[in-house]
Amino acid sequence: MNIGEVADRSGIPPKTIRYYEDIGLVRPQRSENGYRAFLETDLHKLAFLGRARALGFSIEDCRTLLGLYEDESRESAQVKAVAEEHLTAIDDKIAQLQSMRETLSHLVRSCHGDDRPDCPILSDLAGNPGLAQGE
Amino acid sequence: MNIGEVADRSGIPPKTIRYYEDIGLVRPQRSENGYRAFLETDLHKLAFLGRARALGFSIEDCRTLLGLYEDESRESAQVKAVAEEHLTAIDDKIAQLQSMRETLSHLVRSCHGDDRPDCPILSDLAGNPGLAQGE
DNA sequence: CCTTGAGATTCCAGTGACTGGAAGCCCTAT
DNA sequence: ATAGGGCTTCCAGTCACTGGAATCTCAAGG
Repeated sequence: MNIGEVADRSGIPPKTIRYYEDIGLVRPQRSENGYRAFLETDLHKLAFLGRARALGFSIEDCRTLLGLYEDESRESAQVKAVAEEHLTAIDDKIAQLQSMRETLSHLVRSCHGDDRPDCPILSDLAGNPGLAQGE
Repeated sequence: MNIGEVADRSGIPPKTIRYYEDIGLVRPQRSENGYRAFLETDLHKLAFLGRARALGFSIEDCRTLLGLYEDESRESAQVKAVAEEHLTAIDDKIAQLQSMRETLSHLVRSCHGDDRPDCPILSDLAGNPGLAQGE
């Protein structure tokens, strides 16, 4: 299988597949003409990577998970630990974004948004807090 | 004012302040000894940048906002437009993270996490969906 | 006057995870 | 023979810093 077909079937762009090879996540063989020759197992790995990345796992987490996947003597606790840590990181990020969202939406609501220059958003950024409506 | 004092008072590290000068966000004067000489207005700008960055605005958004802040003839609608666009981007990101969180937390809950190798998290990543408990 | 240490300077490189582009080889079809 | 599409490599850019090295400046102490 050439890289194009693997890209189509895995949903991962050729560029990214080459990058994954660069960093050692997949190791396709080579044909005589120098083209990468992917086996079904490579395709499988790439699809695995695609799903793991879609869940937001870092490349290093993906490397770990792939290693565990291929390790018959793994303990599911190891997998769970990686996943739980990532889940915590996601929760932290959501909380941070929601806090931003909160502040920002207050500011947006308090700005009349017309042709006049005065603007509570800029006032807040300039260090005059709490001038938004209702506060 | 030297960079150290500005860093302390604005909460922005010296490295970052130098970087902001590199990309033209601040333009401090120079003393005879070659040190950057910050005025109160520079400090003010940096504090503005710090707050805007804390709300997640990109550097380019910050540049725009700073420009509007200094433009007496701005229309608040311009500021509001930038903020609303950013708010939408934040909402999108939150939604994406929550979707990940949803899937991942299901998977984590369904993994017993002991010393046995079988693991629904890996099964799912390997392309066998919906084997998590309750599905 | 000399030294020491803190703080300032510049420049280069690395982060994460790709992505774009250029130059050139390979293969098939016409 | 040529045209095209796909493949190869390598270099550079993204975003917003951050770390580190080598060097310079300044104030204080011996």
